[in-house]
Amino acid sequence: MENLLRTFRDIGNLSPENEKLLLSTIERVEYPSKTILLEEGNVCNNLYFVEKGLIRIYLYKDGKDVTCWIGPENEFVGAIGSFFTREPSNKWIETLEPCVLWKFEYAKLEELFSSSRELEKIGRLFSNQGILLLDKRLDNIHFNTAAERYEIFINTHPGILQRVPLSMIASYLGMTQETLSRIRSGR
Amino acid sequence: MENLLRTFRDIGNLSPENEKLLLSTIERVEYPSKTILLEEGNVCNNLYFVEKGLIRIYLYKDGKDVTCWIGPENEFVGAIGSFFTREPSNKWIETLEPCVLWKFEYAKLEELFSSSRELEKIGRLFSNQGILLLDKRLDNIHFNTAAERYEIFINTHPGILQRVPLSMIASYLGMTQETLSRIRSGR
DNA sequence: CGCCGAGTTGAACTGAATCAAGAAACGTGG
DNA sequence: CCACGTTTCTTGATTCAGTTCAACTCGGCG
Repeated sequence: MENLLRTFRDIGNLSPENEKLLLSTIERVEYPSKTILLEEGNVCNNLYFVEKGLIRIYLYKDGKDVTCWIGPENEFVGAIGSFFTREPSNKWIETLEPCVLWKFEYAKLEELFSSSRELEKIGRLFSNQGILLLDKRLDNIHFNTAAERYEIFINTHPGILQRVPLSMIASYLGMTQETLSRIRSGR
Repeated sequence: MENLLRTFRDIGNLSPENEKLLLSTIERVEYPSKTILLEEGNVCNNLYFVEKGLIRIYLYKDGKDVTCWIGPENEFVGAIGSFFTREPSNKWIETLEPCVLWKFEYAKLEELFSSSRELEKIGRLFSNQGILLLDKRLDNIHFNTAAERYEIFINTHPGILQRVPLSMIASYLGMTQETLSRIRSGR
């Protein structure tokens, strides 16, 4: 929880009252490994902050499981496409490990941001952070080769390789499991 | 200008006073074709709304010109990575046609959003829209083949193919000019 | 006319996917 | 604590989508 608060404090000014307000709108939840948090076809109603564990977003493209996002400790995860549009998601979300999460419900989050000037601003800057994340990943996948993407991954997500099946990382990086295995072994 | 205002009105509530405030913070600028609006190494200080014309963002990867984004009429364009972090951009921005643009300066935009509760909210929802755009493009480039990406492009950007050199569209879609030429002719 | 940039087409090449076995690691029940 | 089946990872052979390199076409314009 300390890390969660720090994330917001780093973004903007968070007064003690607003901090309390924030904490009152979110819920601490625990799930065992391999729990489905969102099914395709449903609207994504929650954003999760990962306190402990690991979450994955994925979808089925031509019947194959493809990882869209991997969320380790201290990161926010959600099917943002559906979360913001309020339309059914084409993506699934699952836990890959036993998890402790902080759940941000859509309606409550909107209410939170609307409840004070300061929070509204934090919300805006929070979204800007999200834009930066996506922009970076977009550039990465647009311009870099499979080997470069792997290199960047192990640098930006140290330790995750050991915690997630290779196949999931491979599709996250836009390559097959075999290719990743070969890159990893130095061909 | 009407289209610009409509964009914001569609997002949230824009009172007449705030509308006036908004208009007073932006500047209408005109540039001839092939004008450089941002050079690599500089911080991107402006976001542009394209009233008329066409803007392109690009960078040099291994000495080659690669298009990152194409902004036609009624869209916002800027090197958001640099714009939000206030760090030097690795990207360039140029006009591809004579342009009429509305310039949103970083500091003024922040001031605008800070100047009222309503505008702060509009700013937040505006950023959320940006997230949606990036999320869509990320999925597109992550999961689809060259031919699929082309198909989606001509549907989402009708007419642009006729206005932009093929090489720029090709690199925007993550393929070579020759490949795009072949896809277009049906192999 | 003849040049020049933009687009097309062809042939050879290559990075990565696919298909197909194995090997290693893992977990569960006896 | 071992045995067995399942899942995960590696390795090899082949195929394929897309790149590279190079030549050629076309239309505009001095």
